[in-house]
Amino acid sequence: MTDEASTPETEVLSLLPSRLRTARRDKGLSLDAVAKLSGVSRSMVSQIERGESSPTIATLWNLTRALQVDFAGLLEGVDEPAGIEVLRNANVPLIANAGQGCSIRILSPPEEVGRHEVYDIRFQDSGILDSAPHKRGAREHLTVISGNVRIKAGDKVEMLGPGDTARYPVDQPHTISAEAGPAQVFLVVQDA
Amino acid sequence: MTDEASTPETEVLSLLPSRLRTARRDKGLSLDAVAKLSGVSRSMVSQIERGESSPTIATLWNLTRALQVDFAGLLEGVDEPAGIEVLRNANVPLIANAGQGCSIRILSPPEEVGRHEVYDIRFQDSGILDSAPHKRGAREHLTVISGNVRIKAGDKVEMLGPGDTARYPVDQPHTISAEAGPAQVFLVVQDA
DNA sequence: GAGGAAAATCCAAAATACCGGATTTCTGTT
DNA sequence: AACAGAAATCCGGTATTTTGGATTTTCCTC
Repeated sequence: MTDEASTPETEVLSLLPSRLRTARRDKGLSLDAVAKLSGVSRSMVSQIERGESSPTIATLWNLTRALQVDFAGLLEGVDEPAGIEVLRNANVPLIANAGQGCSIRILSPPEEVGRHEVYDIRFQDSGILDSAPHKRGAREHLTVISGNVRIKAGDKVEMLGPGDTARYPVDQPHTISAEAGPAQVFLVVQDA
Repeated sequence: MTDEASTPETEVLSLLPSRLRTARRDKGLSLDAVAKLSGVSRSMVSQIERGESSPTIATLWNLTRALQVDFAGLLEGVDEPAGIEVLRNANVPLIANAGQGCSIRILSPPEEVGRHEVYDIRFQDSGILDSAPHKRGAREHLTVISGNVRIKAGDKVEMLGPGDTARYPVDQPHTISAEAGPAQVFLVVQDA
């Protein structure tokens, strides 16, 4: 798959992989199960769900049959929820065991994975979060709420204090760490 | 493209080619023009429109942008018109200069081209309509309204009188002609 | 009908989707 | 921790899509 620039127009396409994966998981099906149901191989289903290959409409059609999702609807843009969506503090999903001395709160809905992910990250003193490279074109937008933070992206390093914001490409290894005392940051990951 | 049997489920897919071609022609665009607009090669557009290849969704997406058609809508089944559709006699599109001594009235809507075309054909005495082979699997269903008609499909020949009906494959050259005096026939072309 | 320009199709090379088995990752159990 | 079983990813080879240019067809104009 040629890695197309993600202009606003192509956003529907880049949304498709996560939608398929979500649909499958919601039904509690394994890749293997879907493969048998649809006649599409495990590997293909996996690649498609990871956005590593652009299926032919014939293949996609077979998948929609197996997953019992609406073909037309799959390609439609997200319909913004009508009213105000509220995610209460107490209900925020939490990743406790990422990195060392840090906990990650997931603020964006599963549908948005891969497009626009929002996290609230809390570091203990000297807490550190190491991340593997995401796919080319992905960027992170980070704002410090409190504390002092050190950002390392590739071979570049920056120090940030409260209120500071950094944006950087993450198609390379990158690290966020609290420097003197605990810290809290807001992180937006684009096009991961 | 693996030639999938056209079970009811796959019919949406087989509808896509003609829809694309119709959309392009309605805009008065050439293959070349669409190619330049969409970034998809002439050849590909041609193959897709003829149903000879199953495009990837990326390719199809680019085409829909160029043709300004709704991606989602393209794959949806035809929604049967709500009430009763009436096509008045006076408004029936006419092909006057096909064959010799015959005129063709087109009774089916443009959307249906390639699936299910209906014609009312009038022959003068000794009128004749010669047709090139359609694609494999295509069949014609012909009923004689009045007069006497001679059908030739490949190397088979049949004579039909008023009320007679013939069905025959048309993936081969075929000819319809009026034998003694004028004639009128009803013709349904399937999967052309 | 002959000639010429535009449009559609054909063709061989390149890129990419697709498959099935091997490998790795994940998850829960002793 | 180590293991077992399941699930997902990786990796070859094959089939299909995709492309750019050559060829054929269509359709005007003279």
